[in-house]
Amino acid sequence: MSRHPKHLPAEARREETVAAVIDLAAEQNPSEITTAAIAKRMGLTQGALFRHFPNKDAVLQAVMDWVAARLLARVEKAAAGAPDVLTALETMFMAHIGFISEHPGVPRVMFGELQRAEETPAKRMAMSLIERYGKLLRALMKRGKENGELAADLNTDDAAVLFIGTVQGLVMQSLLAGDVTRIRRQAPGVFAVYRRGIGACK
Amino acid sequence: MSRHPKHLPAEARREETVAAVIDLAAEQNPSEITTAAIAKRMGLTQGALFRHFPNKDAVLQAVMDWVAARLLARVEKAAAGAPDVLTALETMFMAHIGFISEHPGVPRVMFGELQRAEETPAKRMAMSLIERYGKLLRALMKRGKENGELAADLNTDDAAVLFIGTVQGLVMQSLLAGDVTRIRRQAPGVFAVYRRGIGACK
DNA sequence: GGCGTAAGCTAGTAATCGATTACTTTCTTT
DNA sequence: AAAGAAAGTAATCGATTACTAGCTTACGCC
Repeated sequence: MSRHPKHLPAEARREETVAAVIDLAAEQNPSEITTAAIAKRMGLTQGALFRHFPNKDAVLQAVMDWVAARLLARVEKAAAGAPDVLTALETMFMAHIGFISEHPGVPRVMFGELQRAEETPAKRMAMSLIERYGKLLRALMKRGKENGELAADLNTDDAAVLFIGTVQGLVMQSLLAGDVTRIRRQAPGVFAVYRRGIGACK
Repeated sequence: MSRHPKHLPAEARREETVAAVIDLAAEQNPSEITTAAIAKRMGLTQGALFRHFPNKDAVLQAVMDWVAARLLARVEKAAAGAPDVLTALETMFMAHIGFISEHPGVPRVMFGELQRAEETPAKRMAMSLIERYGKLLRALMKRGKENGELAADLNTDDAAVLFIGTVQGLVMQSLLAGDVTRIRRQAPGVFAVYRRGIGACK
């Protein structure tokens, strides 16, 4: 077994491909990522990519699959280990922010996919991810209202939209500044404002 | 003077072009809008477009110019006519939402421009628009803090980021639902949550 | 009414994209 | 060790892109 095998098994290449796409998305418009660019980053020729994927959209599907599994696992785990709803939301938020600052290409791929006109499988996966995310948030907030942690008159639909918007606002800010580390630094402050928005007024 | 002149003056065509791009952006990924598609919507051939613009980026520049002028004028006017800071922020917000629901392609063009890797003039215009927008917000909020309308410990930078994120969250929600009218309906509720987040606790 | 120019059309260009083909190399398996 | 499958390369395909050249039409002006 050589230490640098020139032929890797399919599964390893698929993960490598996902990493390459997310990597590239951090630097350029996701919809302008070419199969040639992906292959180049992997040290392959463009044609070799199609040994592992039937077409380009299948690549994006694999990316969305990876993102959905990782992000949801991380966020759900963060929420599960919290003693109350408010800290659950906060650790969820920070887990999300942590994920994004580790993989700055992720929110861009997601948004790029949602902007698509055609209903590709990859787009549907992006939609279902956010839908599940929202469902998790609304369930959590419903509990918070019931035990008095959150404002009794809070609309959980609106609060969930704003939660996701809070993340989006930070992402947009980092796009403006061209500085990814800024997200992490500014996240606690921005969440504090959000937190007061949903919390019970004492 | 015929009622349907086949040759229009340059200035009229430029405005028509901007409208066509924003129109198309409401239906498809802005970065995938081709010069052929723009021309087709205007009832022209693709080549004719280049009688009015030296290249494609100049078209996008014209779009950004139009957006910046219209949006800022509307938002600033809304803020100016308000009796206090909190209602100024609210009318600003609703003016912004109104603008977006009239022109759903606008936030998509904006975000698409920000995602660009190359520092095109159009991207710089998008960046300066948001920067001016943020400056307006921070100045307004500083006043609000001073006269006790807003929480004394509020960080205006964070609050401004969240304001823009609030809009973004609504836009993303409309992308998910594929329903533009939803933005307008959900906007007041989402802003109410934001408002409590920045307001003084009574 | 004719003349110049602005604005349009047709028909191209080179470049780039995703995808395919024909062939070669490498790994696994018996 | 031979064979076959898996994974790679190089070259090329057709389609699409932004942009241009050459010619024609329509409009404003005197």
